[in-house]
Amino acid sequence: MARDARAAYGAHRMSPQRERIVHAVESFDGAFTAEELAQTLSAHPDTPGQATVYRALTALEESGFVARVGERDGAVLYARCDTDGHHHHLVCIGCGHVSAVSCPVDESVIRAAARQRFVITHHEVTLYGVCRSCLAAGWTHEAH
Amino acid sequence: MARDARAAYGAHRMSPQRERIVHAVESFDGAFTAEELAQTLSAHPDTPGQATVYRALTALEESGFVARVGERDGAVLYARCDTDGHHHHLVCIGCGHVSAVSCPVDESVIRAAARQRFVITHHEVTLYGVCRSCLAAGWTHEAH
DNA sequence: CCTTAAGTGAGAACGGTTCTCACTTAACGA
DNA sequence: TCGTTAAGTGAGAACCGTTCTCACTTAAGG
Ligand SMILES: [Mn+2]
Ligand SMILES: [Mn+2]
Ligand SMILES: [Zn+2]
Ligand SMILES: [Zn+2]
Repeated sequence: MARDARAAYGAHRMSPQRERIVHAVESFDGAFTAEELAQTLSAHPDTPGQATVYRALTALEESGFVARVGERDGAVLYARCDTDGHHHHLVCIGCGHVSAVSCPVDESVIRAAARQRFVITHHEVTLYGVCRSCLAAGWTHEAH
Repeated sequence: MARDARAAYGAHRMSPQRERIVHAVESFDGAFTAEELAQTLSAHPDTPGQATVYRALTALEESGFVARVGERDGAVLYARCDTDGHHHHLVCIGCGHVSAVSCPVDESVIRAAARQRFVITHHEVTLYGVCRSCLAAGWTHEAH
């Protein structure tokens, strides 16, 4: 029961299942769905149940250990988030590789909103593109 | 069969159902779900079927007549989009009122991505806040 | 008109996610 | 080291927004 996995769940309890889930999350290079995470976990005995995987993802998102970075085929895409401070994500539409980017929502945007009598509470920003290795592999937008 | 509704569907055919759907969309001040749209339509006889409403929304989104502006209770939130050119949306979390905002993703963000060997293809930006009338009505984030 | 590809809709199916509930257990204090 | 208890687990069912099926209707171009 590694102590480092403990922190990933914030105030939540630790369990052997959650320990394995954290490690499985760390085994991904980039974005993954709940189903893919469960699939990875099923390679070992004592596979955590489906409900446990979903509950763990919710807890991991609350603590900031993972973040939602889009969706694929109707399923939420998650990714490990190890960058501190407010930022957003750049997701490769070829392989799912995720990179952190600084927030583009600056004072001028806030002021533009204020001009429309809005007080901004939060925002969502996600950038999509093609990473270096996918470009090198000849990835094309048309071939999905 | 108004000619103006025709354009909202791009290359798609017009039908009495789609005509009514366009008008129902225009009756909303801000964001709405497919269900709410269908609910509005059901006030009159010859209510378009559920499948027709979903298909119309897909067509209206393709043509740019509406845009997705978030989700509520697992359902996609749409809003009329009458602004030309590339822009994003500012949604009131109190009443759903939607306002257009200019895109904050500028050259510096593109360059930051390029520094990480990424070529950006597209992006999603949505701002959330509280509009003037909701502020005046004492809307608080805590009370949802 | 004629032809035909597109649209319609009642109902079934789909599928990601959440819920139920009996059972187990991590965490904490005595 | 225990006892207590709120939290976690998981098989299976339920949920529910959305999509599909398929027989029928119709908009639109020639
Ligand atoms: Mn991150
Ligand atoms: Mn718009
Ligand atoms: Zn890639
Ligand atoms: Zn408002």
